[in-house]
Amino acid sequence: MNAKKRATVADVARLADVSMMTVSRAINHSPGVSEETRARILKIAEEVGYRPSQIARGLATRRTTTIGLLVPDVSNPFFAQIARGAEDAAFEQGYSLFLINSAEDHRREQAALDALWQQEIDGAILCSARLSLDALRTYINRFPAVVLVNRDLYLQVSNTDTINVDDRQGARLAVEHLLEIGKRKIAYIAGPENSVSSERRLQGYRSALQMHKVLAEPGWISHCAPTTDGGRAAALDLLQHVPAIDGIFCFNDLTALGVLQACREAGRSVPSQVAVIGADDIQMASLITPRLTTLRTDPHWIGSRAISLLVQRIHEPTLTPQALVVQPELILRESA
Amino acid sequence: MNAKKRATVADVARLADVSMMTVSRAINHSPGVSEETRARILKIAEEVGYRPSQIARGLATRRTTTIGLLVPDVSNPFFAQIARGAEDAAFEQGYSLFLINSAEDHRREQAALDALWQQEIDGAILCSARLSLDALRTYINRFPAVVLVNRDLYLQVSNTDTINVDDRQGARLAVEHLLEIGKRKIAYIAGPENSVSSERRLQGYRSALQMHKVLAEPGWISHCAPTTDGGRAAALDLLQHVPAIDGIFCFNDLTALGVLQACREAGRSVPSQVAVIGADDIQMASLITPRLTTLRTDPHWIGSRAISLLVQRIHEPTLTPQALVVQPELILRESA
DNA sequence: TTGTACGCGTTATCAT
DNA sequence: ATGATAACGCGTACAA
Repeated sequence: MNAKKRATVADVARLADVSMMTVSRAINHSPGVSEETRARILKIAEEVGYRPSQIARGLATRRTTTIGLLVPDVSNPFFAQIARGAEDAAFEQGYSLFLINSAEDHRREQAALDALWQQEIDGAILCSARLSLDALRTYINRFPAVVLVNRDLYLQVSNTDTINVDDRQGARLAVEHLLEIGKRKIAYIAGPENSVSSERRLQGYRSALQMHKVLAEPGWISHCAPTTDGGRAAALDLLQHVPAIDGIFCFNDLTALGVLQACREAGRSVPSQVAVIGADDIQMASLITPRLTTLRTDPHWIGSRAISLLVQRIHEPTLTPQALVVQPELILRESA
Repeated sequence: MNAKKRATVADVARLADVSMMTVSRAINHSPGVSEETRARILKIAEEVGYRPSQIARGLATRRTTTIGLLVPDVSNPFFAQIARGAEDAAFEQGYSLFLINSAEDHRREQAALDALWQQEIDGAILCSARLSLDALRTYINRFPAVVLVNRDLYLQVSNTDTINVDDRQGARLAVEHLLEIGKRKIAYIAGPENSVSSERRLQGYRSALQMHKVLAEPGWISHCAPTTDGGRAAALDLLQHVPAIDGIFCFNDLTALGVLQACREAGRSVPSQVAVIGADDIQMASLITPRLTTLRTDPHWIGSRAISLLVQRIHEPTLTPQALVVQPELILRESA
């Protein structure tokens, strides 16, 4: 009873008394079949519950209608939204999505990309890839089409579009706001060491301080895991060693939440003593007390747009590569 | 330059001057190859960067090393954690994960399951499936192995394990706590109409009230989308039409956050005027003010356990079906 | 409009 | 221990 066999083209062909090719044409709505035989075949296919095997089809056509999505961590709301946006769009276009978490780990990221390669995906969306430029290029060349999110190649690659948040400008906006409200000892809790976004924001942070003739001290910058706990630990440490800190710009909202927690524990009131700004504008940002001032980007849009870029390129590989840049918007709330 | 062809067994076989079968055996660490030829073959395979095509392998073996994960919405932190747990475990076991969002929509859920079927997945994890029992059974029979999360079949199916949160007991705990702290007009904001979890919690809610001789009025129960906005709207409505409400048990933490928002807007203090309890214990629950009292379950564990059940069954289909039940724990914080 | 032969990359089966 | 051949289910190329 558990021995259910799938119906195949051969089965349908036999039942409809035509060749397998006619069935194939009918199923794929290819020309060269009379409307009446097509209708008859589709009816029979329906009756026996026939569905083409994507595996067999993939082997024959070298296209699998699958797309790989690599994110550092789906349980980060920002990437969860990207995943949702991507899956929505992929589903609509008839693609299935492989989800992979790099877990901020080079080796796992690499192994995961190998796995996607073996699955012969039609394209990949790589978010905040941590691989070295060389390794990344190697992998990119293995995929028919790629969209890079928050990562640059510094060189146009024929099969690769990019979507980048303008982190530098975002950081500038955030730090300038902190300066405008009178803060001067402004720290940057920078997230993971090897993050491209983190590095870009560092540049924006530095340039904003420089413009306002504020001398940034090395002790103001501290790296941490891109999580609430990471932010909390980093802030606790920071507030202890550099008690004069009066403003903190954070790698993302998750770390900012940890920073708020740390401020509470250290008895610093926000924003009067220490102003805090996050990044991403995850839902939590507007629900927490104090409501978090942050840089907004629209991750659902990014995911969905990434898919449409990818699908376009899959169907038309010669399109000129796009480099989309998304401007973050500073959302003023209570924390700064 | 973009015409990179994958190396195949045939390529490796030619270079190693052996047959394709020997290569296959070497790659798969199957017996029947001398250690020295195996080493030679693996070395050559490494050099030419050979990776077996899962597509071709899938066609030959009828196993794809892929697993489908269906969730209502990955951007819900509870399911994001399940996804993370599942992907972690799947990766470790050498499986790739298809992610699908049902978006609370029957038709999309069905279409998505069809897609997974066409991809010939080795197994599926179905979370909070909304399909009718009949439809669900049909789909389950198409997959080699299934794990159902938060859904019952009321009948043991040979290829299906289940993991269920004891929602009834959870609701009882929550409502009893509300009664203990003196609340009497206790509402249930119940989430989606057709949710199995919602229905089970309703039973627990009713039984707790009954035990304490409290007569639940129909107006105390209200359905809504399982989101913050849904919870907010439902609570606003509830507080207006039944102003006497002094306790609210919520479908999940997201709706509870909305309820807290509504209380603020309606000028009701929490918990003194209205006590609020959520469910899931997402991270936000402990970060919001007031910190949310909620029912904790461990979604990462659920996802990871689901994979291990599935993989076991894939390798050993005759194992007797498991029905895991997870007891939620009431976490007392500030909101109730 | 319809059909035949072959190949996609791999493994299973049955040799040797 | 190793190899030859067929098969998995489908689409492409060409033929009728």
